[in-house]
Amino acid sequence: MNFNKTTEYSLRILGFMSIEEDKIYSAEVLNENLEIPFRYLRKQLTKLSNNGLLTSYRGKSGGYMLSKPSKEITLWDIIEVTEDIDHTHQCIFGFEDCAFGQRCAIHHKWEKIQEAINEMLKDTTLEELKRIGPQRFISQHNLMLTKNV
Amino acid sequence: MNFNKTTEYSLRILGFMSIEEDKIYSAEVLNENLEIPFRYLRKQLTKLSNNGLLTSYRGKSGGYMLSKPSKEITLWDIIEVTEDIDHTHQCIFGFEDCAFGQRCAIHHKWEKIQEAINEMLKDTTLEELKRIGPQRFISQHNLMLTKNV
DNA sequence: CACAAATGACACCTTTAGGTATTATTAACC
DNA sequence: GGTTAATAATACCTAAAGGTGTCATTTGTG
Ligand code: SF4
Ligand code: SF4
Repeated sequence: MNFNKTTEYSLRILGFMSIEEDKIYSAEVLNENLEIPFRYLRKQLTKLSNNGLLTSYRGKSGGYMLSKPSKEITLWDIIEVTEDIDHTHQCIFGFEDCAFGQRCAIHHKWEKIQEAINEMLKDTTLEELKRIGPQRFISQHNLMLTKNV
Repeated sequence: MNFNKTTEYSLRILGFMSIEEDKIYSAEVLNENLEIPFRYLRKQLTKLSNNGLLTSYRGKSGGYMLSKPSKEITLWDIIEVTEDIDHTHQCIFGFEDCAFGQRCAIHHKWEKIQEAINEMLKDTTLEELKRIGPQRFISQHNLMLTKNV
C-alpha cells in the first residue's frame, strides 16, 4: 500500500529539479543533494530520459533538464514510468475473473478510493511540488551548476 | 500502490472460511477451492494462526477455524499481519525527516487519502465479505469437510 | 499401541526489485 | 585533434518476497 523506492527517488529528483526548472542538473550534482545511491540514480535518470520526462545533454557540462514545464508534468506521468500498474486488474482480492453480477461489499469502496488516488495523481503537477522534502535539500539548491553560468 | 500477494491470499482464505464460519477447514480443502500453491498456503495458514486470526486444530480431522466471529475481524486486522506497514512513515516522497513547518502541496492530499483507506480497512469486516471472488469458489463450498459431520 | 491424517518448524530454492561495475559514446574547450 | 567531463548501454550482484521440500509433532480411531 505504498509506492516503491524507485518512485520515491524519481519524485525527489524531479521535485528538486523543478525548483529551477530551466537549469541543467548533472547526476553528480543531484547525487550531492538528494540521498540516492549514485549508480542507481544514474540508471534512473536515463530511464526518465528514455521515457520523455527528462531531456539529457551528453558530453562536457551536460546533464538533465525537465523536458516540459513543471506545470505540465503530473504525478501520474511519473508513476506510469516508475511503477508498473496493471490498469485492468483492480480487484483487491487479486481475482482476475470475478463472476459476480452483484459486486461484493468491498468492491465499490475500493473503487472509490482508487478513483480518489488517481484523481489526485492526475491533478497534482510538479509545479506544486517545487519545495518538497527536508529543508537541507532546498537550502543547498543555490550551489547548483548550470549550463549557462 | 496495491497489496502484496500474501495479503490477497489471506483475504481469499478468510473470506472463503467466513461463508460458514463455525466449520473447520483443512489446508487440503482450502487448496482444492482457492487457487493458492499448497505449501505456501500451509505456511500462510500457520502464520494466520500464530497471529491470532485463526485457531488451528492439529491431528486427525484437524484444520483451521476463524478465531473470532467474522463480524469482529476487520480488513485492518488482516493487513496488519500480512503487510508490514510503517505506521510512522507516511511521506509520499520517502523523506523521513521533512523539516517543513509549512507542508508541501501533496502532503495534505496524501494524508486524506491515507485516512480514507485506513477508515475503509477498519470499517470493513469479514462478515461483509462472505461472498467474494469468482462464482466457482463459492459454488463448491458445500463440498467442505467439517469437524462435526 | 499403531496407523493415518492433519498441522508446525525449518531449511532451501526462485524471481524480482534494488543496487554496482565496466566499458562505450558524446560534446565543450584548449 | 586530444583531453576531459558528462551520459548510454549492458551485464552483473544482493536482498527480500514468493514458493518448495522434508521431517517432526499432534490427535482421532480401530
Ligand atoms: S511536506 Fe511533503 S516532503 Fe514533507 S513530509 Fe509531507 S509530503 Fe513529504
Ligand atoms: S466484487 Fe469483490 S471479489 Fe469480485 S472483483 Fe470486485 S472486489 Fe474482487
